[in-house]
Amino acid sequence: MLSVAVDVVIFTLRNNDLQVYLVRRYEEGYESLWSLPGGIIRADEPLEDAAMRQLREQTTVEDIYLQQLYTFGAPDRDTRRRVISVAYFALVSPDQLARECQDDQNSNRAWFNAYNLPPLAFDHAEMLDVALTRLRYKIEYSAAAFELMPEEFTLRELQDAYMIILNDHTLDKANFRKKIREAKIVESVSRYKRTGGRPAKLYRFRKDAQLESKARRFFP
Amino acid sequence: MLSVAVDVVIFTLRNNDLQVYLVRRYEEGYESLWSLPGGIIRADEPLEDAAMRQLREQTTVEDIYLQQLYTFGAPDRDTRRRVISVAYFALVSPDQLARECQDDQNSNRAWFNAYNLPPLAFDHAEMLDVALTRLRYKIEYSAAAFELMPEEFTLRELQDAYMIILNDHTLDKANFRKKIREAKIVESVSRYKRTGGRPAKLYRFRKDAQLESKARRFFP
DNA sequence: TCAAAAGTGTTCAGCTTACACCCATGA
DNA sequence: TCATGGGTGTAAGCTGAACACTTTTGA
Repeated sequence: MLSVAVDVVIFTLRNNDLQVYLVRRYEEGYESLWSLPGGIIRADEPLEDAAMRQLREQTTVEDIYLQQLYTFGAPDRDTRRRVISVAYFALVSPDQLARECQDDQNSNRAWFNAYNLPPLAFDHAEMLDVALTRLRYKIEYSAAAFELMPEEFTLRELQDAYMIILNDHTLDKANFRKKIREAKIVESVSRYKRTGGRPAKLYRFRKDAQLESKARRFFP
Repeated sequence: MLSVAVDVVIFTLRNNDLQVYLVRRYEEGYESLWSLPGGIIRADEPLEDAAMRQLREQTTVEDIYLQQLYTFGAPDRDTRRRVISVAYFALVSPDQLARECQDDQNSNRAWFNAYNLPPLAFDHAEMLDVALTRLRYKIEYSAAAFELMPEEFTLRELQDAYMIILNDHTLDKANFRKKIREAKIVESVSRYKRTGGRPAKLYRFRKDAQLESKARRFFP
């Protein structure tokens, strides 16, 4: 019979690296492959709740930025039986996973560099592709990037986050800062972070900030 | 038991009007309400095929711009049993529905003004909302609007299409034309259309045109 | 006092916006 | 010849890219 599942692409930023959380599921046919955390939805469970449950059960993080991504329904995407999967994508800040979710590298769950993934089960490679495209897109016209930042951060760290996600390390410092300033999206906490040189001002995301900006249009 | 359906939001532009195709389904509990064309997917049918089948069966149009929109899965969205619905949205040009799909106003299928809809069954009003937002979004950074235009059109007609869809009738003629010219997205056929005044040049969409443009970004 | 990183100002090219103007047609 | 709608040019102001510069710290 047909069933409906959710799969969750969980991104985080750690060690100057865009990372994705993967689990190893021991099931017939897909034995040694990594896959996205996910599972069959319950009879009376809303889709988003099911995705949130996967997050809680598999990573112990809670209250996370979570959004529906796309629904994958090819009849043969799971060779055993038909499973329609609604993919979600989630953004987790390093703060949020501080205690749990350490790098159990030899266990059945681990964080992987999003640009250097192992072979994945089912159509999960495609899901990741869609998720990465969407993530890049979102940080350009919304404040989604802040979901991946710690509570307090320097502007350099924020710029690094953008460059890592966009995979483009050529952003101009001065122009980046000007944009951030004009968007009125962060506010300074009056503290500093030590670096190799002059200490950097710490900022935090403004709770009352305008979250989305209408992108300049193709046509007028 | 749980089942999976597709529902299709079909847009067209006719009579200076953005229109949506609706059908009346006689089923218990939802008797006199209009709803989006849709239905349960077949056991081995890909989602997009199911959506395309709805298009063919209910409207007799074929080979249409069709895209997945969003998946709706609230447990009570259909009070009779659980149905997860994958919504698609489709764009049809007036050319494509010339013969069939006339305005059978008193029948069980008809075109409605997208800005003035009757009460809809299930969560179809929400689907339409999402679809309209997406449509507006898409025509701003892609050439999706051309899917709603006839084979040949004047620049004024194209501008009207944009203004109707965006619900913003203040676009500047000169600037709109400049943008279209610079995007190299249309080419002139050497014919004219009669109007109230000076005849208007007819254009058609360039098959080799760049279909998407990277929108100017929020952050650099 | 020097390297390293934070942080700022200025210029120039290109784009957007607004608006004025000319052109071709039919009545 | 005038109303109607098609079609174009241009000045003013804003935005983004590039780059040079100053500031503050630790070694």
